[in-house]
Amino acid sequence: MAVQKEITIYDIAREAGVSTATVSRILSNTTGVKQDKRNRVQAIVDKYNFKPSAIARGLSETRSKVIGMLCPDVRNAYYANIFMECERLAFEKDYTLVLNNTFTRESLEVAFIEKLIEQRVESLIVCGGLADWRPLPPRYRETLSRFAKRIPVVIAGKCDMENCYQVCLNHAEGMRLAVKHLATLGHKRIAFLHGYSFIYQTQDKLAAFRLTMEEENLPTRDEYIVDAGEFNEQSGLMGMKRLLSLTEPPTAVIATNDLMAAGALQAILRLGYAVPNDISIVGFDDSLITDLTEPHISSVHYDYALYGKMLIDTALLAIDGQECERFTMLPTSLTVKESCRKIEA
Amino acid sequence: MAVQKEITIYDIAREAGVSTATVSRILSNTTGVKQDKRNRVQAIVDKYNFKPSAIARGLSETRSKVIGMLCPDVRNAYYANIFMECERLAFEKDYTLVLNNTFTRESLEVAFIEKLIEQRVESLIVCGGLADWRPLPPRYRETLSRFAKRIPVVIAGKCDMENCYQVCLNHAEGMRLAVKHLATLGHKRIAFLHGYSFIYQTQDKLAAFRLTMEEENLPTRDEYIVDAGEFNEQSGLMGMKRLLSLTEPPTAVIATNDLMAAGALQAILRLGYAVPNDISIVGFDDSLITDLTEPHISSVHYDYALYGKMLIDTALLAIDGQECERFTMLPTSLTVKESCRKIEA
DNA sequence: CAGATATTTTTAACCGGTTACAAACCGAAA
DNA sequence: TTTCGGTTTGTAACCGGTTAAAAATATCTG
Repeated sequence: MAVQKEITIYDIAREAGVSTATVSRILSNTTGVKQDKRNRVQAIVDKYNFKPSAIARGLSETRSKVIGMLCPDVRNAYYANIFMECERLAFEKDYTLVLNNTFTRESLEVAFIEKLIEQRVESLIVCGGLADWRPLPPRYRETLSRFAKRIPVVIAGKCDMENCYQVCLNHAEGMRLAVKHLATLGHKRIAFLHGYSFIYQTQDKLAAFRLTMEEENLPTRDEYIVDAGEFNEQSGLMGMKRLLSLTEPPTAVIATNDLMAAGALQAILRLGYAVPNDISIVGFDDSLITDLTEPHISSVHYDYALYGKMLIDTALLAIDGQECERFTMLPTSLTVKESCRKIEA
Repeated sequence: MAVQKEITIYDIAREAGVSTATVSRILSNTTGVKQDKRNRVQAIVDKYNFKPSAIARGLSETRSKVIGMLCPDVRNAYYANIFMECERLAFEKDYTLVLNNTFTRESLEVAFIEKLIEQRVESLIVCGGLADWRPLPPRYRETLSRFAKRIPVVIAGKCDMENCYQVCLNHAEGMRLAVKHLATLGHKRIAFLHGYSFIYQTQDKLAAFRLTMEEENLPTRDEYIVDAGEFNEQSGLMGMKRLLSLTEPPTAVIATNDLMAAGALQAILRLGYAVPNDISIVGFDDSLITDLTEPHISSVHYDYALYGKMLIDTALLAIDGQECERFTMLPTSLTVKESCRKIEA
């Protein structure tokens, strides 16, 4: 059954004694309609609370006014932030944003893309997932590339696909800020607790870590660079335990995201050490959770509002066929909280 | 410009030398098409990677295959959980779920509903926001009610609108489990740190708190019931400070959600007390954050997978015009972690 | 093999809007 | 009054699918 019979523009036109063209013009606020007709029609529209079908409009204009978005899992605060900003901005521009959770499963990513093609989305924003992998899985690359030839694909990240737009955060800068912050506080034994190394952020952060350590004349010890695997607090906890079991543990740890930082914090506390007194911690993402732990965790901060704006602006410009930046790098900053302490020489 | 000219079913039909009806039948897997034609057409479909327009299909079938969803803010893990489950299930049933963040602003809630009407969504799932308020804001009530007459509206919560479907969690049961758990551990001075009292969950939880305390022969002290306002960790922190400043502070605190529980935990630690040694804590939601704090927080648990399934099942049944439960109450349980301790008499 | 029946295919209307183009209208100038 | 240009309105085609009904074709009977 679904829906009771909806009222259409024909019904409105008949009752107002005008043509559908006139009603259509009034609804879409085109000029060149006499005021009296406009009033008469509007009254009937209001009376029935008529809302024109976006589907019919979409068909006749051959455009959906929909933007698709893929992310691995919106329960992750990072993606929730991006989606929230984009959804808000899209709505302001009269677009609808459709979000799909891919769980980084190739079959799902591909299936969603195919469904979005059917929906005739006007652009696709891809956040994380397989697009972050290096190298890109071939079938995924092929699907995305084929899609990018038809409509603008905006990657929230870095990814070697020449026909996509890219907006990414300056993770290297964030890492640089984190290392310098700790170096300034007198830390020399600094560790980096990272996630999967086949993710581009990991590679960028790691390179920046090594580089900045060198700039600061600090030794980069191999045992201080820990691949903890997944990006969750369990990994952070395990990785930190490994670091604490070293004969000479680090005095400061940079974790690749806040979840791992929180896990590291737990490991430290459980083994009887204190933060920041014994060990300092810096995270990445500056998400809500940095304020839930005791102490609060200093973290590399992103301007999500700006991130969302760049993603949506890029998508809309590209949809419009206008020239726009193919690669944008957004600045990061460091939010200093309570998890780092100056240490004596 | 937008999109390059898309291929249509006419193009396929012409190239295959058949009518569009035949192509349509093949695409929608209807029986009654000869195998040879089926192969021939399928080959051409594959060759061009043709995907039929969901918009055109939607118009001709007068159904959108879209379900709308409203929530205050998907950055809140509770809503992210629900959305994730629903999105997954909707996709399995070949529906698209469109999520809008309303920030509990009346103007936005109404604007989104109107937009969803234009999109001809087949059902609307409302999570929290104004729908949780008691009493319902009149204009909101009116908008929602009008909408509910056209298409099924499913409220994730409790709400006195006779023409809506409702799926809600048994918060009273959760509260009961929390109080009994603490009572069994020997606690007599139990506090309840809650959020806005014009929200139905608050009222349900409060009533259950009083009732269970009475059943356990424990006194409910007015100063142990704290209205902390918003549902965030700041409120939890402030509310807990107030409790700790009493001449006889409670030995256990139940917080209305995990964020507030985490805030309360911070307040306790900052004032030099220990959890669970001095004070026990129970939260609600059993979200990720209960595992990020030290100690992990015991919390009332919801089965989000079941919650999502009930919401989507209800929506789909109602869309189908089938008889289905107008009011479903889902069980809750208590996940015991590390934040509660037995106290000596 | 004719005639009846079952299966496959095509034709054409329909879904509900938009918009190019034609027609009607209106006031001003000739 | 006629003519002209500009404004307002209507007609009808179109967007890209689905599907009822008609037509064509295949299969079965006696």
